[in-house]
Amino acid sequence: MSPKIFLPLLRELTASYQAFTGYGSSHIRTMGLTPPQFDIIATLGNTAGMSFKELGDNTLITKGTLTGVVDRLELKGLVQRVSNALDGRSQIVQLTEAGNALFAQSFPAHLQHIAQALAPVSASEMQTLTEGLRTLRNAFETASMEDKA
Amino acid sequence: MSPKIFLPLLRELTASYQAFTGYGSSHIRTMGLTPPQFDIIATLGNTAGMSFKELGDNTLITKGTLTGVVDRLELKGLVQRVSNALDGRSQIVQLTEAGNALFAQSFPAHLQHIAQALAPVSASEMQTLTEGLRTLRNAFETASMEDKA
DNA sequence: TATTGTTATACTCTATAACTATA
DNA sequence: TATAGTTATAGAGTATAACAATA
Repeated sequence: MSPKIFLPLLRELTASYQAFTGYGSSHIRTMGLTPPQFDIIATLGNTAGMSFKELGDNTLITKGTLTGVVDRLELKGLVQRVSNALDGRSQIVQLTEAGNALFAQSFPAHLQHIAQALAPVSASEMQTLTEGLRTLRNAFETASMEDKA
Repeated sequence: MSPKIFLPLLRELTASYQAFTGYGSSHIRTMGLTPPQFDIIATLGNTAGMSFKELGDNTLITKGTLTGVVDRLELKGLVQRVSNALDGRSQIVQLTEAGNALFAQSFPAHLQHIAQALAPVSASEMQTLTEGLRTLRNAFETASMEDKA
């Protein structure tokens, strides 16, 4: 496989991801959150909470970092730790009432903000793109596993 | 545009970008560089150097941060600052001999590492994907400009 | 012994704004 | 006045490893 073909792909992958996060993050900061913090709020929204382990798996934030991010969200009163009855080692992180209110108010607004940007892109184009990205992700994930093995 | 269609797209965009950076960054760290540092080395490779302004535009690192990143690369002896004869305010950043050697050795190796991961993906699939990503990026960039205006 | 989450260390990046020197 | 780069500040994320409690 020639770099002449995959370099433009990787450049576009990076550029479009950065365009997306750049567009989204200025909106996120108006809520007083950092992108990783919003990521956690969005992940916990509409759930009964989850352990640090699950939260880390869903957000790709490693456990050492996650403790700090959750600490800061707890200081803001948006999440709380409750002990896990099923496993004494484990803590469940869940949204507080204030966290739920923020989620309920900000998440739809965030989706609306994104929908506005994506209005010019057709649904079928998006579906094709989603499938292509899935193929790409699988290729990298498979190769990562082989690297470690 | 319904979130039911674009949420999976954004999830895949994020996941595939993270799969790519995760795959690449472990390789980058074996060279003793951070991803932003490698980004700069790769950007300066095969050029006669460029100003902080141009370097920032090409890497999306803001100027305040860029000073620090370049400082650390300069400490490692990989880049150097030279004054710009055409503009007394401006500094040119260019690879040193050691930086060029690192680039010449690491960049092809990095491409090779990526080519290996992408072997299962066909060239035509990549081209389709590249075009779709370009459409997506344009949508976000256009919307960002409208936000600011 | 393995796993969950915390703590500690040391570094790196980030946003932001004030500052200097040139233009 | 505007621009290029530096400096300063304060905060946040990162990798990594050692640790306590529990499984």
